Amino acid sequence: MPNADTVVVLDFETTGLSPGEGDRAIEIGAVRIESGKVTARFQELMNPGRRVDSFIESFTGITNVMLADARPCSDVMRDFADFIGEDNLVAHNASFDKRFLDAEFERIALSYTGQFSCSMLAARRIFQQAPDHKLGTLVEFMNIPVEGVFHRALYDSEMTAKLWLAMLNDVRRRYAISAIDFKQMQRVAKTPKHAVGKFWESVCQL
DNA sequence: TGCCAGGCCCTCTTTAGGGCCTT
Repeated sequence: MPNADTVVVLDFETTGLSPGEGDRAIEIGAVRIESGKVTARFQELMNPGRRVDSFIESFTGITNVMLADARPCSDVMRDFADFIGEDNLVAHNASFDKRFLDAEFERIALSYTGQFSCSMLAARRIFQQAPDHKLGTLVEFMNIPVEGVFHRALYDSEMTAKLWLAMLNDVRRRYAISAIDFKQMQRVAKTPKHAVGKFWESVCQL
C-alpha cells in the first residue's frame, strides 16, 4: 500500500501534445515528497527515436543534439517505474502527463498502481482568485522563489511540488486542519468550486 | 510565436459549445 503522506510529483517534456498522434516523451523529471519534504529526485532525457521539431527545441531548450546521446525511452521509463514504485502521483494538468506515462509504459508492458491527482484542478478550487492557473502564474501568485527555467522536466516538477505543498499549507491555515492526505486533495480537485469550503469544513469535523 | 488532442470545467447547459491547460 502506498504511504498516504508520500507523493511523486512528475512532469514530462514531449515532442507534442498527443501520444495518440505519435508524440513521445523526451524528458521525465520527478520529485518524491515525504512528510512535506523533497526526499528524492529523478531526471533524465530520453531518445524518442525521431527528431523533435524546432518549436519543441525552442520551447523546452532540449535539442536534437542533446537527445542523440540520450538512452531510449524504454530504458529510462523502466528506471522511472522503479522510482515511482507504488506511490501516488501528482502533476500539473495531470491528464496530460498521465496520457504520456500510460503510453510509454504500455510500449514496454509496464504498469503502475499509484493514483493521480492534479495540481491544476486543485489550484482552480483553492486559489480561485489567481489570474489564471498556469504553473508559472501560480508559482508567482504564491510568491514561490523562481530559481530556474520553466519547461524543463525536473524544474517544473520541483515547482509543482512547491505549489502542491503551498496548497496544503493554505488549506491547513484557512481551515485549521492539522493534516491533509492525498485522498482528500484528490477529492477536492473534483469538488465543485462553490463547495470547496464546505468540503474542508466537513474534513475538519472528522 | 502556433497548430495538433484530450479531459475537465463553466454556463447564456444537459438535444452544446467554448475556454483552459499541458508540449
